[in-house]
Amino acid sequence: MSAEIRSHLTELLIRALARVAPEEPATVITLERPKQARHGDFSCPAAMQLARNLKRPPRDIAQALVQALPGSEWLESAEVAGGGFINLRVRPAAKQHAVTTILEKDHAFGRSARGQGQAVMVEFVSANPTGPLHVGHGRQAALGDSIAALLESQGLRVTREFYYNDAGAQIRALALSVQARAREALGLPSQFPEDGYHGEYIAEIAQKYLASDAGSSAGAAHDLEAIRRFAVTELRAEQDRDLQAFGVRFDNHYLESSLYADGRVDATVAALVAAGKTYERDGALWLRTTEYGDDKDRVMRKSDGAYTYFVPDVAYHLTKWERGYRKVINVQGSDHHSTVTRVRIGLQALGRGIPPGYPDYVLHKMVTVMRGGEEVKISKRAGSYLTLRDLIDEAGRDATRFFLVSRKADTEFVFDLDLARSQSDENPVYYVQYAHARVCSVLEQWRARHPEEAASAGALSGADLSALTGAREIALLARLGGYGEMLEEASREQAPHQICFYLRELAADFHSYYNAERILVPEPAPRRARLALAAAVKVVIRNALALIGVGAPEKM
RNA sequence: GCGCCCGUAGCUCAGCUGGAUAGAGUACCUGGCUACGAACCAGGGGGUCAGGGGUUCGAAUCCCUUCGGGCGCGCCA
Repeated sequence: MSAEIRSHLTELLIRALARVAPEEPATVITLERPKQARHGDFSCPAAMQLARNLKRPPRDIAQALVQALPGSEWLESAEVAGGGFINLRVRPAAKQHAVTTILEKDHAFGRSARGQGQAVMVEFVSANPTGPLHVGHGRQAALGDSIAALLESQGLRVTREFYYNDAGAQIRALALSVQARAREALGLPSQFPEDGYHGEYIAEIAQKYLASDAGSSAGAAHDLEAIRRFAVTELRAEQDRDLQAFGVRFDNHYLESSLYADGRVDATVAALVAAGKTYERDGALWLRTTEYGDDKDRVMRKSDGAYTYFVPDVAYHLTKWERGYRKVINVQGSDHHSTVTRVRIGLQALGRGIPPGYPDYVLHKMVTVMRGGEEVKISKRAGSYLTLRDLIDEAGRDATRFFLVSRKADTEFVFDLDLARSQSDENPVYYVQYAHARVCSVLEQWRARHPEEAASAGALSGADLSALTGAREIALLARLGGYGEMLEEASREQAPHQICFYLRELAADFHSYYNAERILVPEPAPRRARLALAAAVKVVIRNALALIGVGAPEKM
C-alpha cells in the first residue's frame, strides 16, 4: 500500500467529483489514514466540505461520489459513513504487492529519489571543546544523525557538520584551568580562574600534559598556548571517541579559529559596514538588527576590540551559503534560540540575497535523567555531570539512541536510566529488536526443516501471496505499505521520533500475528506466503532501526 | 516586564496541512507457555485534552485570553 495507491484513489475521486460537481476544484479531494481499521484503508472527508456550496446534505454528496466512482482493480469497496465520510478499502492483492517490493528492494526499500540529490547540511552537536559530551549533546547527536539519515533516505545529499567554538573566552578559561591544575601538580603557586572549569577531567588533562613531550620541558606550565592546544586536542579526541561509540560520524569539522585565520571574520564585519548596517557608539561597533525586527541593536565588536560570538557565527553560516548549501538545518538546544534571529539577521544584512528563513533550526529541550526515582543533578560549573559516555556504558548504545530519539524535539525529556538499562520487557527498544530476532529465528527453523525450499531462488520473493488475507495479515501488509509515507512525513517534519512510533506499531502487529498464527505450516503455498511476509517485516524493521542508529540483532 | 516553547490517563508520551467514540507504553486487574523465541499475546478498568471565550458542518489541533512550567532577554558563548 504505497503512494501509488493513494494517488490512484485520489484520481478516482477527482473523476467522480468531475461528474457530480464539475465546478468544484479537485483540491477538495484529500485522503487521510483512518485511525480505526473499520474505517477502511483511506478516508475522504470532501463531501462535508462541499455541503455548503452544493447546498446538499453531506451524506447525499458522498453517496453520489461513490456511485460516480470509476471501476478499479485496486478498489475493494467504497462506502459512506459517519457524517459524510467516504471510506475506501483496498483489495488484498494491492496490499500484498508491498511484500514483493520490500523483498526486491531490500536495503533500498523506503528510499526515495524525491530529493533529487539536493545538497543539504545538517549541523549538530557542535559542542565547545571544553569538556566531555553530556546528555544534552547525546539527544542532539541522536536527533541530528537521524534527521540526516531521514533526509538521505529521501534522496538528498547530506553533509553532517560539527562546528567547534575553539576560539574565544571559553577556550581561554579552559587553558587557564588546565594550567592551574598543572601548576598545582608541580607544587607551584597557582590561581584557579574565576570562570574556570572544575571537572575532574581538567586535572587529568593537566597530568597528561605534564607527561607529554610538550609538557615535560622546562617552563611548560607557563606556556599557555601549548596548554591550550593540548587540552583542545585531548577533548576533541575524547568527544570523537564518544560519538564513535554512539554510532555518529561527521563528514566535516569546522573550526571557529579558522574563520579568524582565513580573515572571514574581518571580511564579514567589513561587508556589514559596507552595507551601511552598522554604527559606532561607546567605543563599540553595533549592528542595526532593529531594522530586521530585533528589539535592540547588537554589539559586534566590543570596546576592547574583541568580536562578540555572533560575528563568527554569521561568518560561519555565510560559508555554508558560499559552499552551495541552499538548505541548512541546525540542531541546537532551545537555550540558544536567541541566536536564531541574530544569525538570520546578520545574513540578511549582508545583502547577499540569502532568504530570511535561512538557516532552518530544529531546537530541542533539555534532558533530565532519572535514576532510582530521583533526578540526577547536572551542573557543569560544579563539574558534576552525567556524560554521554556514562549513558552508553550504563544503558548500551542501542537503548540510549532509541530513547533519545523517541520524543519530539520540543518536549522536555525525562530519561529514565533504570528503564533504559533494564534488559526486560519494559524496555521498548527490546520489544522492537525482539520482533526482528523472532523473524530471524523462524527463517532459521525454515532453512533447517525445508532446506530444498529455502535454497531455491525466489522461494520468498517470488511467493504467491494470495493466501495473505487474514485480518492480522492485512493489518501487517498495510503497516508495511505505509513505511514510505511515514518516512516522507518524518523527513518533512524533521521528526525522527515518528520512526520509533512506527517501529513499535510494526513490531506489535507482528507479535500479535505471530502469537495468533503459525508461520511454518505444512502446506508449502501458505508457508511461503507467510514466510515472505515475515521476511518483509524483518527488512523494514532493520531498515528503520538503521535510520536511528540502532542495531537489528538476529539473536538476543 | 517582553519573546519563544510546553501543558493530553497515576507516570512517560503519540495524535500529520482541523475529521468519526482522544490513542500507545507503563502501572493495576484477569487469562494464555508439551505449537516456529512468553524480552510475547488476548482482555479489563483508567480522561473536564490546564481553565474560559471565538472561528467552523466539525477543534486536543487554528485565533484571543487567564493560569501553570521551561528557556531566552549581556560590550558571555
